[in-house]
Amino acid sequence: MSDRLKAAKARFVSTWGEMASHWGINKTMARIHALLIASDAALSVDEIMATLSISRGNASMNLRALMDWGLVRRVSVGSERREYFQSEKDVWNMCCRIARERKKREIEPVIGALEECLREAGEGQDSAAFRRRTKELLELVKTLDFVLGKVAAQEKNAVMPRVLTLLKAMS
Amino acid sequence: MSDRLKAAKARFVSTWGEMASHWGINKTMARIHALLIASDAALSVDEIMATLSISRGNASMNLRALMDWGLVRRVSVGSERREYFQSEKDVWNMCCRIARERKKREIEPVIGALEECLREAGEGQDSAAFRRRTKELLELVKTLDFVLGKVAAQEKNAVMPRVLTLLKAMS
DNA sequence: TAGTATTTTCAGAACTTATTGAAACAATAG
DNA sequence: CTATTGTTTCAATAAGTTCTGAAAATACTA
Repeated sequence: MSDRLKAAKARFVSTWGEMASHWGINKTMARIHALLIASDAALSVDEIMATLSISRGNASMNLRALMDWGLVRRVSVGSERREYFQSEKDVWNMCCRIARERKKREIEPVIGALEECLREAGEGQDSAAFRRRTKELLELVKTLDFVLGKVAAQEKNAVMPRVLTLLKAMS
Repeated sequence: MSDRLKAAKARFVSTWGEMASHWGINKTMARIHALLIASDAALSVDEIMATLSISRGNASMNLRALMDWGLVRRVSVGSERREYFQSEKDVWNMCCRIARERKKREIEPVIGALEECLREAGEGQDSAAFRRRTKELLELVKTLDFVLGKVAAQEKNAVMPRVLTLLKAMS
């Protein structure tokens, strides 16, 4: 691989890691993901460890997390005992997996908690303003939930690209 | 204020803080924001400190950050010397401010970095696959940038609610 | 079965980020 | 001007998170 390409891939990996840490995602997890996206072939744990200078334990834990997110899968290469990893390469599928997980892990619990707030606040006059604002916020979060749901289902029904086309046309 | 309402507001504040920390936002900043959203009246720094059990410095820094995000503003109450704070109460405006800031701070720099990756990778045959995937990812990030731009501009043109209506109709 | 290769786990270390508290600063009133 | 009230800043430190490395577990081979 040329030095230029190596440098470009290194920049890619570090950009992805930097971005992820602004969005509440472990930087190393994102760097591994980026490395696998940038790599044509599947990589072994040892290659990942060497390229990113991380320990075996760290690599193992973050690969597990990436598999839990559905972004990376294990593959066997030939008759080798060792396991290799490769990323989902289609960016839309990637996006939809992320949407599905974040919806499930982070949006749905908030909807539940806000509904509990409303229940807890009761019916009294003194809580009217609070209830109104909580309801508005709940609506907003439900909208986000709805949109993420659409993105998550995108593998099947491809509604999102159509909506985006429309949105662009409305500019 | 009734105990029920107090409990409901406390749950609201802690839910918002919890959610924020999953999205790369300082938990205390989110708790202050939630407290101001939940409160009918503007609050003084001392009230915020007391309610959330945080130090003056912490409160001051996070209020400053909230003002930088355009989510909270300073208000004067009567002839008092002390300053009070209140949040933007309209959830759509709130949403659009957040979209604007995150676009500017976190999406635009990534677009620049990915374009730099493409430049750095050069034209050679060996980087063809990497360039193709980087371009796809860049497209995706640009789409997100575009959508956030639409949300950010929403105060003026209200395109988003129409798109959402449409999206719901497509279900 | 024992032996070897590989992966996972987890307690403690290293690192990162958030918070405190006190000093410096600003604004106002007497 | 000086005292008073309130705000901001920032070095020190606390809290939280991630990472390491070695031990335990697992999987395969012969």
